[in-house]
Amino acid sequence: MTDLPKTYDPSAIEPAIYKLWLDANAFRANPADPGQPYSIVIPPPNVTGALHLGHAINNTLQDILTRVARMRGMNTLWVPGIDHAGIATQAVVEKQLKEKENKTRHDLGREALVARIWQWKEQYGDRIIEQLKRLGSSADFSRTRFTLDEGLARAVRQTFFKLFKDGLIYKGKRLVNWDIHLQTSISDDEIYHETVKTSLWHVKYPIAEDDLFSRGTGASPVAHGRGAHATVRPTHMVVATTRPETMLGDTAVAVHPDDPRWNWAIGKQVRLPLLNKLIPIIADPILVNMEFGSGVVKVTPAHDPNDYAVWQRQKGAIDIINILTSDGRINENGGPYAGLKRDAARKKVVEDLTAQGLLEKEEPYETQIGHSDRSKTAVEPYLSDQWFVKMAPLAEPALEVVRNNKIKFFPERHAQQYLSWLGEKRDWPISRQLWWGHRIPIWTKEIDASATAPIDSLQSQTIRGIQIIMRTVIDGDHGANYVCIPPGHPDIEKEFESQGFIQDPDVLDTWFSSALWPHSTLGWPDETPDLKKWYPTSVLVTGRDIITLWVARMVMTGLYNMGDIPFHHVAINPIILDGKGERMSKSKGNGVDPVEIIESYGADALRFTLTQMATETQDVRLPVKKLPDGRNTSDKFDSGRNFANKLWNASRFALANLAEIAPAAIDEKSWSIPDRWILSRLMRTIQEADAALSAYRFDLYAKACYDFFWRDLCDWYIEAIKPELKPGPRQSQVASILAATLDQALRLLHPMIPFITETIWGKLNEIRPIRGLEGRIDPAPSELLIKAQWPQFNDDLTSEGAEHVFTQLQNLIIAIRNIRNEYKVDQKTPITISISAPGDSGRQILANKSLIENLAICKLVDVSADLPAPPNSARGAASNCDLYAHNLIDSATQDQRLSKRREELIKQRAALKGRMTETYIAKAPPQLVKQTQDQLAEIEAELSRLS
RNA sequence: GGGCCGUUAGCUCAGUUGGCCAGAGCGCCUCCCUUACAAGGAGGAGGUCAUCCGUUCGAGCCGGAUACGGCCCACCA
Repeated sequence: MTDLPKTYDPSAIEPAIYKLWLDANAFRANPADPGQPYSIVIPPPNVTGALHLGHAINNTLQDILTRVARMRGMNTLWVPGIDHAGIATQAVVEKQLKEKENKTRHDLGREALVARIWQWKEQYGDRIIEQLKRLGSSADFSRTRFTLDEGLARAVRQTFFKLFKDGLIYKGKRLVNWDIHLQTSISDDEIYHETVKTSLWHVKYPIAEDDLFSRGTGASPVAHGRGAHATVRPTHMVVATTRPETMLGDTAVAVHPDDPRWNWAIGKQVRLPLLNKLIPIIADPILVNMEFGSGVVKVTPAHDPNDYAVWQRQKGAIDIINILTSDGRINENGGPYAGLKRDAARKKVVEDLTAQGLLEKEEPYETQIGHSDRSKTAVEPYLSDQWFVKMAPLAEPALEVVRNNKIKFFPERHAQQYLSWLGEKRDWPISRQLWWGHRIPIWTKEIDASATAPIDSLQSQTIRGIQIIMRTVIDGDHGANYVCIPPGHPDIEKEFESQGFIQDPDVLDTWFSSALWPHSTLGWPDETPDLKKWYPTSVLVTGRDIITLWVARMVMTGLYNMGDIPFHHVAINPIILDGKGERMSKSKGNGVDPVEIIESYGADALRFTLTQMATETQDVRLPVKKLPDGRNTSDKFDSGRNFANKLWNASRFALANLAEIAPAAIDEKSWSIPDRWILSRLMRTIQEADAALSAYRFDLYAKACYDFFWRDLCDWYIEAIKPELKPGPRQSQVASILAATLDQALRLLHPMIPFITETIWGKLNEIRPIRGLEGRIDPAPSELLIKAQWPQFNDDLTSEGAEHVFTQLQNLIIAIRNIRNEYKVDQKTPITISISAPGDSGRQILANKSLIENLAICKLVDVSADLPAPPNSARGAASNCDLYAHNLIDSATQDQRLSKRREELIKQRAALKGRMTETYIAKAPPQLVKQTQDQLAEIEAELSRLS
């Protein structure tokens, strides 16, 4: 069976073709194979969810690059994988546990919960891999990795150990973002802000009586303007707050040192309402903005990042008091409020303040409140012990490689975000109070610190030839030994445990393991052949939202562990929004499921449309349509499906003809203008595709292919040669050119639409196994297109002359068709045409007479210079020619056409005349001036002919 | 508040270093179920390139400002 089915049905070909590739081991990479290395590591999708359109575009682009590289004969590897996504995944499973069994993680215990998450992972991880395969991904699935697999675990521990040894990991009390619901700290990057309507409460803090001996009558502070002298001093200070319950943890109030209203009070005290204790009035020019409100700020170091900074700046001057428990209740430091949840405490505090007359006013207020991305609850700044990575020594080299262009971003502007984020060098909090993740490889034992001066020392020890690192920290009344053990030595771990050391219960931030992805997936810390062959990787394709979280950290760890960059290029793909410009999400209900698109349009259509959309802008919109069954789709995918359908049908036509025609020797001298034109266009398209791909301009690659295949090959070349494919002198030549052109087009298109091109390729191989143009296009035969050679540009086949002449012929044909349409002549009836054309043009027209007659459905009778208009003829114009369609006169249509044309010409003439100023003639390039003059002359000539 | 991006045909987007009547797809109008394709073919309508100012012989493109929209970061108690 050599014929393609009459109808293009993607679902009928895609599974079989994918199997064909798998059976041929086409995705399998071998470091021992020849060829320059080319490698990509996938941005591992979170195991929490199914792939969405964002993944679809990201992976389509990676697959294009991978397939092109493979066709270019490079030794190509695309590493697939999945991210364990610590918080997100544990949250999902815990939620399920709660809903289905009404249990918490504590009911289950650590081991059982982790086991359950693994089960969950097996199920959903497979689904993601299946989705990648549906998409046509040619990743080497034998190398599929998971950020929590054994290899990664070793890489993580090795990296942690190295960092610890180098003194780059430390434990510190820090104000972290606390997710009360999940009971873990989260990084700044896992927070989104939401505008919340709340109140601004103005609370009176009485100034301590002892400090008021010099005051006069108790006037309101409002009565004091700037520079008013404090002969009359207020009895209290008013602070405004959106979180009145935190006043239980206030350890000071602050004023600006230059504020004449208050600077007299610095060093005195206020009485903290409700808890009835004295706290100092301090000066802090950074915290306090004199222009804002009363100029007095309450300071709650344990529950506000800014206040925490004050505490750090003024260490020793003020206390820090934590008033919350890890589940968001007031703790014992909150006196009578202990045990209340934060909302209840707020209510009670406000009531009590009101009762005591200390609430000056409450006004409505809108503010931004940080929420946890995972639990969607308001995060609490919370003081706790956390592990940190020192960023400065890691960030500096990572900045340098981007500054000096060793790593290049596409588009370039995205480097800015990378540079500015890394430039801040803020230490990275890496511990998470979770169970799902890489457990921190530190064993701790408290030590008696009462009689010792502060110590912070790092010692290396060797146990049975294995180096371990111990850090001893004694700070005031706390002391501990921290031991970090390298991977693979459970015996040593046991030994320390038997001595009373306990492993840290926390796990590492998910990004810690994904930061190692490029080298860890290739085998690090072992020096594997993969690592040697494919590190650094060629390009990272990702979205701009994780440039900081992920890209920057991969560069840091790559340089730190490998001493080399993880990738040469970073290609940022656009984010897909819905028609209203909003990000797609499940909760908004505007998401489009790629698998549903594959089911109704085919993977190739999905891929083609997404490739077209991969422009340089940061976002692209995809208008979403709701189907009656509730699913989302988009008309945008029509364009991909239509193109695939066109390719299918044109190929059917070509195959049907080629089956009848025996190949013959190439005779270039017999080639027509259309022959030379289509080959020239093919070469230009190869050039354009290469340029677009090396600039990661996937949209331009798609457009170049689309225009060539549909507009040039189908609309013009195939139509032009149809008569010649019948038995005759040119039959074998045009057949060879058609075969070669289709061959090359399939190669060009394959990376983008692999299924359909591979299907057609198979049939073409059966019908016409040899289809080059000897000495001009000499592709090596290949059973599978996925392994075929990428098209080569050959300048010998470009022809400006043929392109110029063919363009003129196209214009002429379009002009004749236009007359036919305007005069409503039936498509089947040829019209009679005479052309008045100057010598050169006339000769070309006569040489291509039958082409024009066929494509414009006409009969050419007279072609000569200065031909007078035949009687009763409709007229048209193309380039420097006048056309006459015999016996078509219809005075109304004719007048309309002529006056329209005249208007156009007059408008153009005015524009050109306006350009021809003295300065233009003097300053513009002479060729341009001449061009303008020529155009003007042509317009004048045509105008005179029209009058 | 700092930074980035966008504003071109009804919709979604191209427009490479400033220089041919500013392009594509979808939608719209007319005609055609022609022997590869109606998921198609032929032709057509539709744009003062957000606004203003500047540089230039010449600006969608370069510079400045404004307006509107989007995103990132930091956030005023």
